[in-house]
Order: sequence, then structure tokens, then C-alpha cells
Amino acid sequence: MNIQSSTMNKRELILKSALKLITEKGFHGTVMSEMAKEAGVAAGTIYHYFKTKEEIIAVLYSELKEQFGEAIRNQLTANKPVKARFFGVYSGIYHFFITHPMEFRFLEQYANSPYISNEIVDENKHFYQGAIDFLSDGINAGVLRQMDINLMVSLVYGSITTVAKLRVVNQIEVSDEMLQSAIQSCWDGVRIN
Amino acid sequence: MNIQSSTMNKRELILKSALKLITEKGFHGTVMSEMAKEAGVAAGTIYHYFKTKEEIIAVLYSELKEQFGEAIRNQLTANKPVKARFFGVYSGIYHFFITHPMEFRFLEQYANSPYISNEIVDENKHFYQGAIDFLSDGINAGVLRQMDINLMVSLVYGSITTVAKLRVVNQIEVSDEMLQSAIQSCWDGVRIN
Amino acid sequence: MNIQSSTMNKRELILKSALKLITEKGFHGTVMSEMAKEAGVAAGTIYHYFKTKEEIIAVLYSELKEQFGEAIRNQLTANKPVKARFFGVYSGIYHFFITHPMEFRFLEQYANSPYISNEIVDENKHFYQGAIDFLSDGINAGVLRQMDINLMVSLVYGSITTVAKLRVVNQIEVSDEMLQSAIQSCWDGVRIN
Amino acid sequence: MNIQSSTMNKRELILKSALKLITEKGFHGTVMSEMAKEAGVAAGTIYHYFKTKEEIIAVLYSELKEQFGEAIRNQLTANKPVKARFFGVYSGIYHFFITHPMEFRFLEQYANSPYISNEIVDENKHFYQGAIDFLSDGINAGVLRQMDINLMVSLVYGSITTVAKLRVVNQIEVSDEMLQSAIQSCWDGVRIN
DNA sequence: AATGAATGAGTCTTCATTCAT
DNA sequence: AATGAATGAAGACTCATTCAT
Repeated sequence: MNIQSSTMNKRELILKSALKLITEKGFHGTVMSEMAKEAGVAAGTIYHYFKTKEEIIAVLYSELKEQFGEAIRNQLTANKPVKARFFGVYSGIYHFFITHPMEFRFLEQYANSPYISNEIVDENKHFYQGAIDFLSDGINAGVLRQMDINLMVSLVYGSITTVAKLRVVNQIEVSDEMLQSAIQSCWDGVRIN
Repeated sequence: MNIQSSTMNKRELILKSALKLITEKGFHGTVMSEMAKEAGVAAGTIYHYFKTKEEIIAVLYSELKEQFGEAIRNQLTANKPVKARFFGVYSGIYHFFITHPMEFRFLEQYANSPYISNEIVDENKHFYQGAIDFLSDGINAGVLRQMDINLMVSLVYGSITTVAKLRVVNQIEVSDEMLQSAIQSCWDGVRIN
Repeated sequence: MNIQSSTMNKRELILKSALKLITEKGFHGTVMSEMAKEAGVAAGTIYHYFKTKEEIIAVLYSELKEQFGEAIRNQLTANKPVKARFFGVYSGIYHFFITHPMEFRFLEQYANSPYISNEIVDENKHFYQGAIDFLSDGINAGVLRQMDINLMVSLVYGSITTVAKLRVVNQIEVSDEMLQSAIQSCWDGVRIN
Repeated sequence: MNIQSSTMNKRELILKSALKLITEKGFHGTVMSEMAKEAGVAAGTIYHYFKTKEEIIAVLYSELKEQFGEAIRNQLTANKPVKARFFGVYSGIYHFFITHPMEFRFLEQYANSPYISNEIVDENKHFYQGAIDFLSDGINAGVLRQMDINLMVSLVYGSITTVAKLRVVNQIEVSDEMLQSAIQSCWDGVRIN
């Protein structure tokens, strides 16, 4: 083990603790001393890695957005017909969400909150570009409906998060059949009928 | 003017101020003294009407939920075919959302936050019963797909809020054509194809 | 007793405590909780009267400067020959200093410190105008030496504070004879020989 | 280069940085990490040379006092009449002050502050003994007034620092004529008239 | 000797809530 | 019912100092 890695470890530990506590108790409900305790460091140590409490949430947001964007991108590479890829992307993102429940909840909770500044949001938009392009290409290929691209992206993304929330937040059992229904429903909504 | 009505006025004023400020600046970003100032009352006066700051947000949530539930119910009365009623309900709710942007943002922001306890959420679920029944009847009538009712409600509700957010939160111009696209998309997703 | 006076009392109490503690232990050596305790109020109460800790020192400085300026002005009214007035003014200011030792030490300590901003210093300069005019008139009347007025003011004021410090700060016994020596020495230094 | 000299170098560097920063920003306004950075050493290194932050200011005070005492002593050696030596000493000290503005400001600022303990002050008094003896001898020789020696020392020293402050702190242009006026004024105040 | 990451006690300040009027 | 001054607990953050390397 070298200094570098041990240093990275503390930073990671703090971010991990922050994610856990903020998701559970909200930003203001989480106090620094508790975050430090959870991470196993002294309160002051946090300030070696982050300027303020607010910076922590911004960094968390950025890193999670990047992680999610990466996951989405990974679903897009397959070389299959649009419909198959649509089903693959939808269920891929959905599975990523439900296997990272804390991260998902955090992003859902803070996506439109005053805690994340617009600059931070804008800085991280590019992570989703691949998904936008995929739908855009589908429209141009005549497989998907002629519809404002922002609207279509939002509707599809909204559908995925709706189902994920049902499971992650509301703790409702989502069977595979239900998931397939949801994807089919979303697909029928965007494809040319 | 009588004491009764003046009393009700102050309560309303406080709730109105709370709604405005909390939507703008978040729950913790809104301080009681400011809320009092905005409402034109003394800080102590708030405590004649509400036990704690938390009670204000709970009351606000309940009252807005009721108001929204009422609006939804009003869209369900028409005696028309399912498809027509679906389009009516969707656009009716959407229009209610965009004409009450502050209330809409408040509910979206706090619907899944740690600030609203589960009891409060449960207490207010019945306001949406009418909408649930409408979709349920559509399934039973063989017009809508055989799909878990919770899932369908969530997908439809999620679609409406997605479009409303696009406009209210993201300030994106939503043309009537776009709205019709969205409704059609949602409809194609839930009807029997 | 009315609310007004009781309100003024708390403010005065806080300033009095601040003066005492800051003179004894310095600005940073004085902590707010202690100041509150000394004043017999809650820590938070201080913030009803003053925005920050720094504002307290600024207000203290201004009020003391005003008080001192007033005392100086009072020594200048007598209608006597220049020499007699010079002796009167010198000993008058000196006595004011030694009868207000805490205030004197505070001003000496903070007169040229980074804690008092230049704006605050400038705002309070006018309190000493009378003394400047007195020496200026003496020069014009041909009784005092032709000397840069700023220099003369500084030399005279410096002489007074030197003697006062000897007594107030260094706790050295200053006999009336010593005081008269000092005044005579100062006078011989500024008069036409 | 040997270890000894490199060691002395670091100590000097730290003291030099401390002097600069403390004069600019005050004792509490100067933080150890900044002092280390300015000196080009690690924060921990400072603690190899000084026990605490307070020790730094004490050492600084002592070293500067010694340096100033030395400078004063150098002005006293000339073998000339009292008046000529008085003028020489006064202007010599004054020039030393204005050519070492940072050191001068530091001493003026901390001479009577709670940061310098009385023991430290007392330990360093002997550096000024030569000047005291010079004035004392002048009194005994019947050239200077019969006046308490402490008082006379203070008045003369006060006069010199007053003029130096005018220039160093208040940034006022002090012409040679003004300086000569000041010395003459001081001399006329202490000599037998 | 030198480093600088880590510590944690201590500080200012905020703000929900109370209570005398 | 209404006021708003007063409270004091709690929190973010700082920084002198330590210590493993």
C-alpha cells in the first residue's frame, strides 16, 4: 500500500459515507461530525479533501452522474436492430438503477434541487449524449416517431425511473413480467405504430 | 371583518409564504423569521397556527395533495369513451400542473423526501383513488392492457409529470403539438394495440 | 422602566463587556460566549444588536472616539491666553484619559490595528477638529512655532498619551510635578522661544 | 554548505515570514500554514525551531528589540557636546526606524499588547540602557532639565516614534525641515531654557 | 531534519422556539 | 391573538499542533 492509495481511500470513504447519510437523512439532516464518524476520520480531515459541505454534494453528484452515464453508454454498443437495442438499453439502465439503489435515490432526490447548482448540472450533461444520439438516430431511421428529441428522451428516461422508483423507493415487488410490460408500453409509445 | 376570518387569513398567509419560500429555497433554506416577514406576521405568531416548522410542511403537503386530488377528480366525471376521457384527464391534469407551478414543484420536490413522513403520504393517497379506478375500469373493460394497476398508474402519472417538469422546471417551451405527441405516446403505451 | 431603556441597556451591557474583555485579552482572545456571560445575556442575544464580532469592535471604536472627541472639545471653550489654554487642554485631556483607563487602552491598542478599517478611522476624524484648530490658531497668532500642523498635533497628542500610558499601562506613579514638567516640556517645544 | 548553516537559514526564513505576515495581518490573522508556505517549509518544520506560535512572536520581539537597542547604542558613541549628540541620537534612531519599517511597525504594534508577556518585555529592557544613561548624564551635567528620568526617556522616545509613525504608518511625507523642527521641539522641551 | 496528512478542540454564528407583555 | 426580544443548543468550519514516514 502506498501513500497515494491510502489518500484516495480516505476521500472515497468520506464520499461513501456522505452518499449513505445524505440519501437517508437529506443534506441538512446530515451533519459533518456524523459523516466523519461514519467514514472513520476526524471532522477536520474532511476539509483536506473538500472545501465545504456543499462541495461534497457537488462532487458526489458529478461522480455518480459520470458512473451512470458510463453505464448507459455500455448498453448502447450492441449491434442489433433498434427495437432490440431499445429493450436492451431500457432494461440495462433499469438494472443498473436497482443494483445501485443508494446512488439512484441520491440522484433522483438531488437532480432538481437547489443544492445542485446549474453549472454542475450542465457540466455533467454530456454523459447522456450517447442515449440522446441513439433515440435521435432511431427517429432519423424512420423507426421511431417524429417527436421533439428532448421530449422523447424525457419520456423514456421518465419511464425507466418511474419503474425503478416503484421498486427502490416504494419497495414494490417488480416482477420480470411487469418490467417487460413497462418496456413494451414505453416502446409502443415511441415507435411508429 | 370578524376575528374568525382574520384568523383564517393569517394561517393562509403563512402557508402561502411557506409554499413560496420553500419551493424557492428548500425547507432548510427557508428560515422562520423570513417566512414570518413574507407573511406579514410576527415570528411568534406562526406558532399559534403550527406546532413546529415540520408541521407546516406536512400541512402544506396535505392541503396541496387534496387540491390536486380534487382537480384530478374533476377531470374524471365526463361521460365519454375511455380514449377521449384518457386524453381529457391527461391534458386536464397537465394544465392544472402548469397553472399551479409553485404547488407542482413543491409536491415534486417533497414527494419522496425525508421531510414528508410515510404516514403523511399514506394519509393522502385516497385523493387519487378516482384516477386509479378510472384506469382499473379501462383494464376491466378490455380497452387498456392487462398490466399491474400500480405500474400503469405510475407510468401514466410519471408521463404527465415528466412533460410538466420539462415546462415548469426546465423552462422548455412545450407546444400543443408536443403535448399531443406525449399523450398519444402514453395512450399507445397503455391501450390494447 | 420602559422597553426602550431596557433594550438600550442590553446593548450597553454588551458593549461594556466587550470593552473590558477586549482591552484585557485582545480581540481574538475574547470569545463571544464569554462576552455574553459577562454581559449577562445569551450568546444569541448579541446578534440582535450586532451583526458580527467585528461590528462590535467598530461600534466600540466609534463610540469611544466620539466620547473622547467630546471631552477634548470641552477643554477648548475657555477664553484665556494661548499658554493657559494649552496647559488646560493638555491636563484636561490627560485627566480624561486616566479617569477612563479602559477606554484609553482600548483606543491606543486599536488605533492602528488591522481590526479597525480605514473607513471607520476616517469617519471619526472630525471629532478632533477642535484641537487641530486650536493649535492652528496659535500658529497664526504668532504664539506657536511655524511648524507643519499635522506634525504639531501629533507631537502634542503623542506627548499626552505618552504620559498617560506611563501611568495607565505601565502603572508608574505620575506626580503632579511630573505632569507639570511634561506639559512645560511640551509647551517649550511648540511655543516661539 | 553545512547542516548548521542550512539549519540557521530555515529558522531565519521562518522568523522573516512571521515578521512580514504578522505586521500585515496581525498575530491571529496569520496562520501557521501560511507562515510555513511563505517561508518555503512544511508546517511541521516550524515546530522543530519553535515550541508554539506564541514563542515565535516572543523570539521576534526579543531579536528586534536587540537589533534596535544595538542601533541606538551605535548613535551614542560619538564624543561631542550633549546637544549635538542629542540631535545625532534622535535622527539616528529615526532613520533606523524608517529604514526598517516592518520591524518598527511590529514593535509599535506589539509593545503594549497582551501577546507579549511582561517577562519578555522586562528581559529586553537592558538594550535601551545606553540611551537612559545618556539622558541621565545630561541631567547630571546640568544641561538637561531636572525631570524624572523615566518621564524624560518616554517623552523623547515618544517624540521619535510619533514622527516615524507619521511617515511609516500614516504615509505622510516628512521633509528634513519637519524632522529638524521635531528634534528642535523635543530638545527645547528637555534642555534647560 | 523535514514533511504534510491528520487530528479534534474550540469558535462564531444561525435559527427554531419560547415567553413576557 | 399577536408581538418580537431573548434564548441556547447545535452546526460548519478553522487551525495550532502532532506524528508516522
